[in-house]
Amino acid sequence: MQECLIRDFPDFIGKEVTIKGWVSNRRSSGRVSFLVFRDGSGICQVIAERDTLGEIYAEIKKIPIESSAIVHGTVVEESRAPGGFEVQASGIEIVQKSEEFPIGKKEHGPDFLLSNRHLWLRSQRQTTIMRVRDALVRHVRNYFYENGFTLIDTPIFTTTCGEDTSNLFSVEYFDLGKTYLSQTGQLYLEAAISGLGKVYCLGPTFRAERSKTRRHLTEFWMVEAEVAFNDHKKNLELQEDFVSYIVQNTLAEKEAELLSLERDLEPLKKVVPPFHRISYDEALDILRKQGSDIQWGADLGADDETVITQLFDKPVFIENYPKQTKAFYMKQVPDKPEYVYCADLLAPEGYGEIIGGSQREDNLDVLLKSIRDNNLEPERYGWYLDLRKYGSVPHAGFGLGIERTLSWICGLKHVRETIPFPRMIYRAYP
RNA sequence: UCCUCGGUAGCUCAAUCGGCAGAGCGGGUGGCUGUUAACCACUAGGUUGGGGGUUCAAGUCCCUCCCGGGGAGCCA
Repeated sequence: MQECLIRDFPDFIGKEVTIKGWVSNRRSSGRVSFLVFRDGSGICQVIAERDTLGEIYAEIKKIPIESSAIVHGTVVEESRAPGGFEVQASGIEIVQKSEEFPIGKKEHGPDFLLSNRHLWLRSQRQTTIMRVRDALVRHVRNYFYENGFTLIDTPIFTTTCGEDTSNLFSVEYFDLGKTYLSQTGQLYLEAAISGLGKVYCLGPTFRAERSKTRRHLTEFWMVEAEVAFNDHKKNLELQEDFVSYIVQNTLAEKEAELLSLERDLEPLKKVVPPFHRISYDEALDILRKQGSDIQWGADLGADDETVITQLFDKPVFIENYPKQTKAFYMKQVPDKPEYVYCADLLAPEGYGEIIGGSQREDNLDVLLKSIRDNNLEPERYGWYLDLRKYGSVPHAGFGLGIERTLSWICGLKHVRETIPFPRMIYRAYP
């Protein structure tokens, strides 16, 4: 009798095996019980018969859902069974008889599920999403590996910040006073390009925004890339190549999982270069023709983005925003200094912004002025300003939100299901 | 921070004009040899989020606080 995984059942048809896992569901009849059994690799059906199992059958017949058990039996192909296979049990050992499991067979509300996230994470839908997440992150890393990037892990505790201080979580740091949880690794990546040329980071990012929407978490994972000598145009080309790669590879690897999430795959198949590009000014024209009274200089709102994404069937870049709406480090367009070389990438089907990127200001004096104009303290940016003193070069980069991208790929309504333990404004438990 | 919706059994929800607080799932007991959110019978289970008020009478109306969902702003 050989221990094996449910995933490998095709190689064990007709053989005696041992599987270890949990009872996802149970249906009992008089002398036969059907257990839906999960072992972390897949699901199958276990047939437990009174005449075969003897004394323990009385307990198996009433075994609570989510009890853990070790099952010995013969693997049989069975189209009616969940997973396509069943195990005719010759013996079952109960590892632990579960207490009444809070999450039942009926639907539950978000409050209850989020409070029980540690248990919800076992459900088939949630494990499916986690498997797609695993694939997505792996393809992200593969892309950068295959394209000559070096991974640079940027710090979580920081004293310099990329945007403005209002969105930072602060932490007491020994005798040094306040440090902040990182809201971007970009500034550190900019330091790394001078030694490594093409770099990326992938890690948690923290934003103390009091946002309560399906697109926001206070702790999320972001992948950021930075490339020396890339200008704005090359930056966009890199982004569309990257996004197409991760979408197509994840789709190819996890097609069955996405279908089980009831994702329509056709829109994803269209995600190939080139993506649409429109300028901020063109976006304003489009919005005004639709009746908006948006003024030049205002950032695009969520409704505005929705209007624009509905015009396109694949991701769309909105580039060259007014300088006043964007972060201090973005490079001004030489002959139009009121604009900066930047772009947001909006995902289709109403998913909205998944990337923010820009060419960075590489001139020391211009950058210093921009820091002052944004009411930031130049003293805090000493090391960052150094980068413009010692062999400064044109460079550009971007950051992509893993959860927003995964939410789009899976076709989910909310990013909270895309991360194992979501952190939101009113939730830091479990 | 603002707007909006909600809080009734362990869970999901119902309760008409203010008039006996209910169902399904889950739990318990029993039945059933192929189930598919299995099914059938019986059964237990309630400070209707907290506090205050109006009323003969409040889950329902009013005030207030707490908790959560969705959205705005901001962002990935």
